[in-house]
Amino acid sequence: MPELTGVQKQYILHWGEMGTRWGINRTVAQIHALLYLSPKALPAEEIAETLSVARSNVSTSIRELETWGIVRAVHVLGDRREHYESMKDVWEMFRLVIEQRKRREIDPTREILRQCLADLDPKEAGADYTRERLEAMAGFFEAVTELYDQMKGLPTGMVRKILRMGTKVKKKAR
Amino acid sequence: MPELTGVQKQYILHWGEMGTRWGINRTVAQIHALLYLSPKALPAEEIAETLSVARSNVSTSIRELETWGIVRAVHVLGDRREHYESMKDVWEMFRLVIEQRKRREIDPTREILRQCLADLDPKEAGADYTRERLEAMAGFFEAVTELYDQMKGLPTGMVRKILRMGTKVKKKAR
DNA sequence: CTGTATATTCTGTTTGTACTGAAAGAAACG
DNA sequence: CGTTTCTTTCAGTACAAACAGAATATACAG
Repeated sequence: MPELTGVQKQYILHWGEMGTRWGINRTVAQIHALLYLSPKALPAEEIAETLSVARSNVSTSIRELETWGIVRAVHVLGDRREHYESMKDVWEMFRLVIEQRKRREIDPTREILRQCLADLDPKEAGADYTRERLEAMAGFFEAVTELYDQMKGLPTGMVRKILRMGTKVKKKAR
Repeated sequence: MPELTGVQKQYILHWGEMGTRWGINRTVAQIHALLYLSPKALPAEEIAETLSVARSNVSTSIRELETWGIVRAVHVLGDRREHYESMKDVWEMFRLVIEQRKRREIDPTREILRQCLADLDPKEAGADYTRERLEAMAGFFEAVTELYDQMKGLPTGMVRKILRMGTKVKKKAR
């Protein structure tokens, strides 16, 4: 992947942009896009050149992608450098990302909500109302967690099957 | 909601933090948290004081929340100021946010992917591989869209029902 | 052991977003 | 119609995140 074609550029740029909107570093996202499109693993040096970013920046970003579990280092015979490749299974990739975001953000939020509910002083003015709101929010996050637990481990094709059942249920319901 | 209790502070701070991680402005998220907890609509002035941010900042942030459709202005008799209140239905709130993020981010991504696939020059080196990858990605986004379309409009309780069916399907499958 | 290639860490610098305060603009009131 | 009250817009500032490049560390070859 020495020089990028127009299409590749477009995809990489857009992916970087998407990243920023979801709180993911632009360069991290771009590198991922590049590796995703690349048929072979790439050394950091080449990534840096292709995307015109500093070698050090690539190093940091790759590490980030490795912690997400969607990029890994592979070794090429006769080359001392590490080569990096992206996971190619899109569903699995997003599953991993979602799993981690759940762990990093949803779970702590549930924890905070529980904490808040525990800390609520019933003598405080308006405590009832606050409790009501916090409980509604907590309920939502519990449901989302439940949903996640159900979904995880479902093979890809299964999701669609369930969706179709959903349609039926909906129709029956009205 | 003149002075905040400890619990309220904790919730608002955490919510602001969550916002930043999902690409939503901290102040915007904090204001939403405040309004969500508030039993009555609040004037901008009071929001600014409570959160210690500039009045103008509140103005901008409120507008943002209004475009999401989860906060609206209401009028209080004998008060010329606008008062703002948050939607209280958590499910509906998230539905609105997801709907808009889909429109702003998922839909354009689908469009770009289609564009890329259309622009792919089969004569270009490695075009086959690129196509393969882009199509996999496009397929994922189509599925997500389908999923969204199915979900939207489902009454809150229905989601759980479907989840339970999902469990059954899963069990049958193995 | 020494020299070279590669990777990582660290330190300023840059950049972009968020924010403030001032000024302009509306709306309500007397 | 002028004054007051409130809201929005705008221009500059502050701040945090991202980044480049240098310095350092690590691995390897001869």
